[in-house]
Amino acid sequence: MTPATQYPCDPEGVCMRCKSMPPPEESLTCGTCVTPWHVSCLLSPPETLSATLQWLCPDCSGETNPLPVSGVAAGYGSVGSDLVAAIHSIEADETLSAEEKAKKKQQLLSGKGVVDEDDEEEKKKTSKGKKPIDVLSHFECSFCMQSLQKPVSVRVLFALALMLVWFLESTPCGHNACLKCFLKWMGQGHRSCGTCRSVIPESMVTNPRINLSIVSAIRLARVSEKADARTSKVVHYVDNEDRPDKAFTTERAKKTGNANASSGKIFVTIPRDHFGPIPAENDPVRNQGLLVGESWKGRLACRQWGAHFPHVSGIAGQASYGAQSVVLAGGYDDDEDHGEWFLYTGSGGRILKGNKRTNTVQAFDQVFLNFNEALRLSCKLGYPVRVVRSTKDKRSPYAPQGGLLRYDGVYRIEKCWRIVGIQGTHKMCRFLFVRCDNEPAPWTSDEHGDRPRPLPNVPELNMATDLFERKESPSWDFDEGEDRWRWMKPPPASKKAVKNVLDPEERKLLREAIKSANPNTMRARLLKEFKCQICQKVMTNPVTTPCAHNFCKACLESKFAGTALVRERGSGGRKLRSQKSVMKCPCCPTDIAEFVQNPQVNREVAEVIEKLKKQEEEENAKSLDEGQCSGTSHEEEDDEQPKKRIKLDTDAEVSATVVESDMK
DNA sequence: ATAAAAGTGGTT
DNA sequence: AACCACTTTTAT
Repeated sequence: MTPATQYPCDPEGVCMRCKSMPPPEESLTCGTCVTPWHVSCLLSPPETLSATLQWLCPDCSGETNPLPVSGVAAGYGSVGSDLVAAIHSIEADETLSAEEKAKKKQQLLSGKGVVDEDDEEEKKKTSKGKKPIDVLSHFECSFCMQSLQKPVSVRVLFALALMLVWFLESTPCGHNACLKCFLKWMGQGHRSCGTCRSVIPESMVTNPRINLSIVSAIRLARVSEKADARTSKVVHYVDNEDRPDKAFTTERAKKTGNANASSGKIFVTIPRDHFGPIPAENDPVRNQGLLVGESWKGRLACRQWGAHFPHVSGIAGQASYGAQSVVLAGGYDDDEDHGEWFLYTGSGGRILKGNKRTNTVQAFDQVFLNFNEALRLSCKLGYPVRVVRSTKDKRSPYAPQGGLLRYDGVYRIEKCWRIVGIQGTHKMCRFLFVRCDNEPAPWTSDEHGDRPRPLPNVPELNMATDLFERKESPSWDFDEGEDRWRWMKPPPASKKAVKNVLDPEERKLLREAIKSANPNTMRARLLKEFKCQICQKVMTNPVTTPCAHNFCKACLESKFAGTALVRERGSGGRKLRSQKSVMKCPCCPTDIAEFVQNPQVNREVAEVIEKLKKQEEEENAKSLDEGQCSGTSHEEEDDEQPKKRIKLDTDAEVSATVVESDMK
């Protein structure tokens, strides 16, 4: 079918075509994707020296692209999350023993039940008698063909015709690439997927983000290969969206956008000026400490779990003491994020008088005072600085997606200096952060944390003024013997009291709430699996469309109320042929007009919901026995309610939902 | 006491 | 997407 007999070298450096390990002089590395190839196995090896220097591999040059354009199918883009979901369901199955779970995971990961389309490549490999398909081969970079490093899922444009109007939408084309390979490809001016040639939208070019589902899947797969007990950590990392982080946001706060002003109690028992990781003993609610990869919906929750205390400022610190944490939220254009290291910009230099919080114009030079001096001090003493990344950072591929803030571990500030910023008018304080955490970063599939790494090359240092580098030995450093980062000098003694923390009763309530929000509980399954996609509540009289989407019967009917199946098309007295109305499924482009005429309740789904609700009621009754539930009597009048009233959203929502859907 | 701070939800 | 009103926490 195609003359596709060219293969690169595998990760071990063995040519996948001739199966030999080419000597260095016969190995040629692609200028785009840095994959090594065996020269004598190439169909058209470069002929001149300059051609050799700028050589692009067959995949990157696109000369002999063996893969047909496969149209737009939901491909690998969704594999990551599907696979993770499948792994979780195995984990959650209590009827299985540990070994059975491991076995099931192995089966799953060996390629069965994981998309079959797009697998020309796989077929070729197997037919050639190459290694059996394992999960990692599903996660190869489409440029370098090696295990994905910092995977990005390529999105491409496709045209969608709805009601005679064409929409340009973007969708994963099913091809994943290492961030590095993708950026190189883009840097060469390409604007199409290297594999399927579909056009890549500008948003993908300017803002590629690492696909954390794939990272999780790779990590889970590795864990599962070892069949050891590290899964819980990884699972936490995947599912932390389900925690009731907003538990302490008051109704009043939510109403008027005052959330930042209503920051509640702190869940961890560390002082505000605590440096470095937060250990389990300071986390009486969960007893696990602050974990790398945890994420929150807002600065409030981020503050409550101790990652970063100020809820507006990007820097936490004191000029005479040091800086404890920073947030990367793209507030300053000069920031430059490379994941394991980044260049951070100081604060200040802007006129923010009155309420001009949105002013981004630099009006004067930044100086090493206040927060900037705090950062410089942390640099001087080599303190660990907690780093939080926000979705708001639109330029960083490492930023989390979905309006979140994520704790990424501790970094050290190795150097700081000043240089005129991007706006070209005033000097900015600059800080070189390098990661030094014992846990792997959220975007790597590594199992281990950081090892000391050489400082990156920072070109702008040539033009820098006021350069400051640490002279003394760092307080937080890598212990070769213990193979981990630790305090080499005692951490600075806190100057502040631990305050505004939960009392024991509140802790208990929160612990309960977290337990309830655990994705394996009935409650969470109710919420997740049986939510009506229109009213977002657990379904009442569930109906399932031909396109397999679920809604409350009433919600669906009211959506199309007043739309007749057949429309008369008439002008004046003349009658034209009547036309069928198109009724688009609220979740997909499928026309469900016929279905809507007489939707039948899905009895099976309804029964499952009934069962789950009953179980949940029993659970609730039990927990009511154990401890007095806080008055979750909603309906507070919005004028004079106590400012810091505690409200457990999750509980309130769930019980309200159940009551409603209980009605016939 | 004062002003800065990489926020938040709602509205143009 | 830009603006706005509403606010708290923090450092000094």
